[in-house]
Amino acid sequence: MDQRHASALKAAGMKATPKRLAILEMLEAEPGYASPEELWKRLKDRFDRLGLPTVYRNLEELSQSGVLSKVIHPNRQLYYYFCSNREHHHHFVCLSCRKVEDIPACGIEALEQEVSKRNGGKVLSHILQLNGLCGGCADNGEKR
Amino acid sequence: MDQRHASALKAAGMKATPKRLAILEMLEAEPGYASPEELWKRLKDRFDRLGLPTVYRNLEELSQSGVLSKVIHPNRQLYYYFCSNREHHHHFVCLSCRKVEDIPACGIEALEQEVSKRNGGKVLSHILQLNGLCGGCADNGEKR
DNA sequence: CCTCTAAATAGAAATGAATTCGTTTTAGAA
DNA sequence: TTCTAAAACGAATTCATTTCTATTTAGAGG
Repeated sequence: MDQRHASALKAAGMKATPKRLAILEMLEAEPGYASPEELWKRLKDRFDRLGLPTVYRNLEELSQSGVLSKVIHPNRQLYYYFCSNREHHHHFVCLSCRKVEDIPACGIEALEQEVSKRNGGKVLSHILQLNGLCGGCADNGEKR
Repeated sequence: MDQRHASALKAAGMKATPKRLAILEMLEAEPGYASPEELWKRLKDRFDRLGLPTVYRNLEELSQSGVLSKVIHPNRQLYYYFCSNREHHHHFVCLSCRKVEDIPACGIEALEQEVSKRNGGKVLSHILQLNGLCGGCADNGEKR
């Protein structure tokens, strides 16, 4: 059992169940983002019983807790990835091979302040994501 | 018939059908973003026959052409809004009353260049959206 | 003003990702 | 070890969105 993941779960106020640990392990080993169904298909071998709803539920809870991140994908399906960078930052996601690269936080926090001040509203969250093709995929024009 | 919208459609290489014009009119009159089904329900009165798929199809085509914009909503349903600002910019969307406010473009273009240069990939698009509560909604704590 | 054709629409049916729900199992505190 | 709230099961369901084939129509070119 991976103590790092168990601690992360405990810190998030979640029980460290074998299935949650397996989800985290699998996603950490993943080079990019993955869909709930893909993860489920692979994890099924390791448990005699594992429901797809369990995978959905845990991925969502884990992303709520900040242990995982969610991709905003043009096809509007759910994808998650494991990102160990605990600083506030953003991502460049490859639409072809699914690789995820960190982008250091730019001036969004300042922008939030600005918007709040000027319009009187309250910014609850922001989305900043660059979509494209990573170096490798851009070269050989691959698409999936 | 609204000549502005007819021209916009022509410029986008799309036929100026009555239904497309009605969709644009209705969305322009809207104070915020709206869902395909909401628009359909209201537009049905003005046409003896109007299919929901037609509304979906047109909203998607219009947003592809840049005539309309799409909201990235946490509930993952589709919402569109009419934005006459033709400059490149971003939005603050209220999750409560659905108002949309413009945000002048920040340094994202520079960030795209940076990412391309450093990682060798190609940025095809970016998402920047601030989610929150507008002035009015933040005040009275309304939610919907 | 007609004609004609590619584009647009109808509308029923299908899709399928995501979720619900009542029951059973289990992690972990006491 | 006991006990309970949390987690998981999994079949069934939901419902927003899309597909498909037949029909209609906008608008270019006579």
